[in-house]
Amino acid sequence: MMSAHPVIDSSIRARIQRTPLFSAWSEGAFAALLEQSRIRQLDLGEILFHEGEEARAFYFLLAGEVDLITLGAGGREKIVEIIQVDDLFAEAVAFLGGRYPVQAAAGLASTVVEIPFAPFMATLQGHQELMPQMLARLSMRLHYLIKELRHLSMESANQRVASYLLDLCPAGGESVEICLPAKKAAVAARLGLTPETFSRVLGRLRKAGLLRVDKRSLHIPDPQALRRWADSS
Amino acid sequence: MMSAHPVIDSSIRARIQRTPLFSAWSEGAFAALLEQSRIRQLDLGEILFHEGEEARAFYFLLAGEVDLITLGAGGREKIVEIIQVDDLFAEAVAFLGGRYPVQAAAGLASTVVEIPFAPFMATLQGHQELMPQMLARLSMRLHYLIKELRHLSMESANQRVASYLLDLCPAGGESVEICLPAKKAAVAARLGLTPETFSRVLGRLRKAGLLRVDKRSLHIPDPQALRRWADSS
DNA sequence: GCAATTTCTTGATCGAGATCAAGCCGCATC
DNA sequence: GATGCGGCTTGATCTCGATCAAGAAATTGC
Repeated sequence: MMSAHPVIDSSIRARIQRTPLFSAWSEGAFAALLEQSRIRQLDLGEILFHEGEEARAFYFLLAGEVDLITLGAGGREKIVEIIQVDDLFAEAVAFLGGRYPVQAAAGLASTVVEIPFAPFMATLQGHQELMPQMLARLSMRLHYLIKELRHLSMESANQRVASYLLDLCPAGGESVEICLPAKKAAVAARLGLTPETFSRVLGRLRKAGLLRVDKRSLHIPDPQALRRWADSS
Repeated sequence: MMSAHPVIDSSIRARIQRTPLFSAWSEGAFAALLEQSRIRQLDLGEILFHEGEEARAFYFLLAGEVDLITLGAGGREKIVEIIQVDDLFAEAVAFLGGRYPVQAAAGLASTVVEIPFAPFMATLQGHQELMPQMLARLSMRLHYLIKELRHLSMESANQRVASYLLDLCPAGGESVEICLPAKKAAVAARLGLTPETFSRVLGRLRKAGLLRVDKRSLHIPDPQALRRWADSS
């Protein structure tokens, strides 16, 4: 990658502005903010920010994959969320006392847009009509975490895997084809499981005829049946 | 309890206004909001609102204890938070799509002030300078949940109990006397443990000389030592 | 193409915490 | 003081998922 100054071109601009957080921003304010932003390339495994580090910016994922991770005693780590392309992340940190509450590491070679908090917050203060969007964003994260808490504390490995797969399914009817968003070990960590257990659950589902696995793509012949199986696990 | 119309008197007003959420409110707006609020008595075990129910109001706990609970398959339940006297709760629900994400049940006979969302939100929209307080509140909840997630997914029963007890300790030095905020079974549920396991951990701590237990009051001769014990569990 | 590394699967064992089952203590009511 | 009940403790067993240990399959490098 030798483009010395990767540029935020209009197609990237459009992708960022499509996020709910920015959809209500005026052209001028948005352009001024991106003026102060820059593109960063991340190698596989590279750490974008550490837990507890002073937070100066939030990010938009252009390509690749970023994992948000909390660290426990003895190197233990739990993936809180696997960020996908075209997602904003860490924007809620603006109001969280200036420190990142989790670590962000690239799960693949990745590209992000780094958007500094200072001008973002300044614009927000000058345009309080933009705050409801921010509140909505924080609320979504709250919802997500409450759901996670429920899954972690009250569901078995079988149920967690099944719920996760069902969440990946498009809403509609039957015979869905889905694709895991990351390598299986990362998905396992996201679910609070070891790779071994994750593999075994997938095996169980395969033997029960509820799932066909090929590499990272999964075929679910009957999501309803999967739901029932989860409920009775 | 035969006071037919329990009244929100000035001492109660003062208690509510001391919360960060309302400290910046004008006298007039605040008085108008309380005009539309009312006091409710709850029996032990009474459910204030259900998970998924349409959210019309949030609450301030005057007396007693309220537990926020998520329900899992098969009657399993996890206490997300034990609300204490003088706490606001469910206020974040205002931005959460109109449904309560958890259930609230009285852990003791309790008294709450029920504050309806409609006038609250109307005032907020008319006075956007009050929104930063709301953002700060949501951020605190986010922080809390991220911490909970870490505890649940990466710590042993020993560590969870120890962290919890240390959180209850006043900041300072040594030989602390603390009091459990609820009956032990509720604390256990809050920690994602069975009462039996909680009791056993307390027993372990007692035998290790790190804790003296008397009913609900606990004496911790050396918090530092407790911290060390947790880290090496 | 073949070796080397990484990813995934499968099997055997282990352990923390849940569950099941008594028993104990404090406290109320009569 | 007996009786009953709720809250807590203690003990025995069971279960799920982690851990340890190989091996198979896919990817990468030369």
